[in-house]
Amino acid sequence: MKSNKENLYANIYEIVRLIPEGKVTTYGAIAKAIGLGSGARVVGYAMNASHTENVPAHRVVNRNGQLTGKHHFPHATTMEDLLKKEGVKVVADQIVDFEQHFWDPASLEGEI
DNA sequence: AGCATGACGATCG
DNA sequence: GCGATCGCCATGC
Repeated sequence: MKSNKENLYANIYEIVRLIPEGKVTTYGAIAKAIGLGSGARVVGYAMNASHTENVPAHRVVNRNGQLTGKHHFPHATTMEDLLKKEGVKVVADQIVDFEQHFWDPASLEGEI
């Protein structure tokens, strides 16, 4: 495996796309899943570029369960609206029972 | 080639 | 417990 940066972003997009409805994950978890380990910022940067892809970036939050990237959506309420629509309760830009809705991408790192 | 920035995370004070 | 700082990796100028 070389430094396939495209593959890197592709991995991120693929993992985010595989997030089940009503589930969420963190930037750090994705970063670790793709091998960056501590490249959570890179994941966030990838999300910023993911607007061109059909990626449910609204299911990705920071490790506190806060909707830190809500301002990057078409509407500031788009993110929490989509999450609520999928069954995830959001209060004060924060996911309720975050660990209950948390989904670990490592669960299918062997299925990709 | 070096500096600055970012949808983060962890540690230090 | 909270605020500030450093580290991490990739991108832009």
